[in-house]
Amino acid sequence: MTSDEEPSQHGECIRDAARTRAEILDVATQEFARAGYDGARVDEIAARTRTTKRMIYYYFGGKEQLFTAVLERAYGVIREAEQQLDVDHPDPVAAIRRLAELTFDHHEQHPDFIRLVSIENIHRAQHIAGSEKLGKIGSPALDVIRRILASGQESGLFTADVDAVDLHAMISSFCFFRVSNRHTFGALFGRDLLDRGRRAHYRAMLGDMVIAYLTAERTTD
Amino acid sequence: MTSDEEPSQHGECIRDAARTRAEILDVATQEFARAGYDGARVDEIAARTRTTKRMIYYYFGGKEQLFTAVLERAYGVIREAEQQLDVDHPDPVAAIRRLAELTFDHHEQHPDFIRLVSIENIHRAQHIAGSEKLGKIGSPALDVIRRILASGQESGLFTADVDAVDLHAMISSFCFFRVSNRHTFGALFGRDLLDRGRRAHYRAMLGDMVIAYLTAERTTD
Amino acid sequence: MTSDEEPSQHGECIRDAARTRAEILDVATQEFARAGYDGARVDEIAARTRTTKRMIYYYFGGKEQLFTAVLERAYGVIREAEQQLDVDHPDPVAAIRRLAELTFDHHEQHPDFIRLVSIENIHRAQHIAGSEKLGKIGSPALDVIRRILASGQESGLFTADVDAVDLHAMISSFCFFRVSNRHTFGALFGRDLLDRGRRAHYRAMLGDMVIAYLTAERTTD
Amino acid sequence: MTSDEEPSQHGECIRDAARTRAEILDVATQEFARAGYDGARVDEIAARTRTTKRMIYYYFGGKEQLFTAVLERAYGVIREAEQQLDVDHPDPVAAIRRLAELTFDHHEQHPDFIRLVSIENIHRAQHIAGSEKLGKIGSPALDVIRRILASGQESGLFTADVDAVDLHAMISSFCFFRVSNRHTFGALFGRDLLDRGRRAHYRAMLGDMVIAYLTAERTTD
DNA sequence: AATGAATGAGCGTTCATTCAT
DNA sequence: GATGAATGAACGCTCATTCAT
Repeated sequence: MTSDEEPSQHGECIRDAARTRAEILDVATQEFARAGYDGARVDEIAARTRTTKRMIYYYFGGKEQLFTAVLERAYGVIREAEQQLDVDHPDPVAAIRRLAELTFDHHEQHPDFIRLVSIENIHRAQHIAGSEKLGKIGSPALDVIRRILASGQESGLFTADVDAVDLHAMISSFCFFRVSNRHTFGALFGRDLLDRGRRAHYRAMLGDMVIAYLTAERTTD
Repeated sequence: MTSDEEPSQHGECIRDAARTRAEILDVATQEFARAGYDGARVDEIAARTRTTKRMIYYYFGGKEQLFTAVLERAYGVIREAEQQLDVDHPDPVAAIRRLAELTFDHHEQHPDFIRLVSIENIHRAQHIAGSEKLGKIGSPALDVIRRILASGQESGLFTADVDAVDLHAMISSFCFFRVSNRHTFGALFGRDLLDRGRRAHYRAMLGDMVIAYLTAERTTD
Repeated sequence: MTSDEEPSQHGECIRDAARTRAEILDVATQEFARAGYDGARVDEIAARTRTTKRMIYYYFGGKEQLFTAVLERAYGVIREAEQQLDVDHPDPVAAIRRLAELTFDHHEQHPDFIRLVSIENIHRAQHIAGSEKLGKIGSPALDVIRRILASGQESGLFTADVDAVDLHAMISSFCFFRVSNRHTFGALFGRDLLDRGRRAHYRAMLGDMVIAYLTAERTTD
Repeated sequence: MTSDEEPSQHGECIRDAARTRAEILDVATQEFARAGYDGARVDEIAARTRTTKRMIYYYFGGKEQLFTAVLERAYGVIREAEQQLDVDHPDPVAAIRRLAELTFDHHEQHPDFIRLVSIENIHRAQHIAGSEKLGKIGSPALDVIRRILASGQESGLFTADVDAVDLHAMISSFCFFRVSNRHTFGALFGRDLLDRGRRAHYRAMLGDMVIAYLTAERTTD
């Protein structure tokens, strides 16, 4: 009865609770990413889960809180991945290119996360604002940029006046736009920004852009 | 009945019809931009109009078609503005910087349009895909980029291998991200990308980035 | 087509609308009186109607407004009946006894109205407070009391210091209590206050009480 | 385990059980009186208690039984108070006035009890009917009335044909109505029956009414 | 005796849409 | 061409209760 195959009912329940919670979050992530906050249906999320709609309210409290939980977990996963960032390189130029490339890869690999962030922006980041967890989640990627930037500026390889947050915005904007605006861009200009054949091209383009910017002589003041 | 006080029913109607259509589109644009496609309420749009909900269905057919019409008009306005783009300058470097700056200004001035495009991307550009008008709307801005780029490459000022659509993506991504992701970026990094005090800084940063990229010696491939 | 048997579709609709509204009010009155505000079910009301639940919201807006409408109509019916009060009698004593008896009959004949008033008191008269109609509905019965009282006091038959509103409260309290507290009184004291056999007795008792009070010499000051 | 710090588990439990039961009843009384039977929330009752919702079911069985228990205790308290009634007076007239006044005071002091009784009447006294305790709770007040009435009738001060239960109904109806219908009466006639300034007036009015009735010469039948 | 976790059933309400002239 | 009246379907949510120890 308490063997490995049949663990104590109680243990089962606890493990099941965590598993059920995770399952709901998985399905909810997909559903919110698929249809947006208002387009997502609590019924649909429940239907694709082994539990009932009632359980969603039991575990999360409501649709709004469920979306916040989805966002919290998604950002958590992203930040965890960022913590694995390994861009150590003696040359700041090589290091920053590597960081840009990893950011590029990362966005490409998480289109649903990009969608969730777009959706959250449509809702003016109200869920992030209302979440304690997300307020203090920080950004390991930003720390990495800070380090490389300091090193490059110290050695005189990079122009001195660049700020880490701004550089992060610059890198992110390209990576984010490529995924988030893929559909309208494709429909309007007939070019799929996520086409596999152009992947290396855009990856290099991003690196070139960032390095050119960081190493260029400024003509403006 | 056809006196001055009571103009021809027909003429009135036609003029009224156009005005009513425009009024519905105005309100619908605000409402869709405010709340997203699914978050927008046909009732709310009707309530803020001098007509009834029934008229929305009479003129546009349904919520989906109304959103498409909103998108069509919004893109039309944007393209019209692009047609006014005046970046003529003998120096391609100055011209491209000017284009980037005007694009920057343009995004900043039309946050609702940015929201509509984000919303349309959440819906995988299905309304653009289903619209005849939007399929062939083209992009005057792209033509301008093409011209400047050709001039700059011919004169050897710009590196040869840059494509106009890609450069447009690069410029747009920064301008778009700054507006579209303002809320999450602000909530997460504590920096308002639309802060008036940092406006000139970001505007210059974009120009610097584009020019640095276009004029840099390539170290890769 | 516009004959008496088959009136114009439009006319039908309008008449139907009024009839449907009235039907909903009828059923809702029964259901609210049966189960109280919170115990009543919108679904149940709809089920016992020839229309759907949706129509209740279309016509009334919500459960709360429906209850208010039920109350408004119920009070309207009561006040209309009060307007028919015919207690004209040269003798104020006979007149006041007659008024008390009619009030007695009236309460007995409208147990559902008594229940609705009890329910509204449980809810602290919030629906009456929120209703414009009910605020200025007045009370013809009170006017009648006022008239008789003045006549009786003028002629010296009634003690001078009695107020119409207070006398109305005195008469109402007995009539109301007999119906509203029938169940607990019956369960606790084993006496059914609405027993047909005791009806005349209680009717006379009320009249005796009121007249005794009005004609007694006051020993207290 | 049975030390002073940790008293016998059993003793503790029993004492706690009684205390917990009483606490639940306190809160439930408030909640039922506040919102009615259907309006009351088991969750809300539990939340305002030091125990859990589960305990309510453990101790009482369900919402219905809890309401019955609330009613039983409320009537018990009332009957206990009635047992303290001290209206001994050689003069039956003074005694009955005193009884009326104490009944008046009593109703005024227990508005929540009045509400519970109103609520129970809305539910047709089904909980009283289903309770063994409440079936045989009796009414000390009634006994007092019986005694005074007999004395008054014997001495010829009171008219002979009055029944104790009826007189109790007469007194109660005025006292009960004043509290139970305070809200609708106030909203409709603009007079607060519980206004402190009119308290003495109504208290005297009740006594006058009862005595006038009991001492009047009957003109009917 | 005591309890935390779970839940089926049904709640009041709202949505985009169409009917019928 | 124009419209007020109506509506089916589904929405997010909450209720009193029980399961399983």
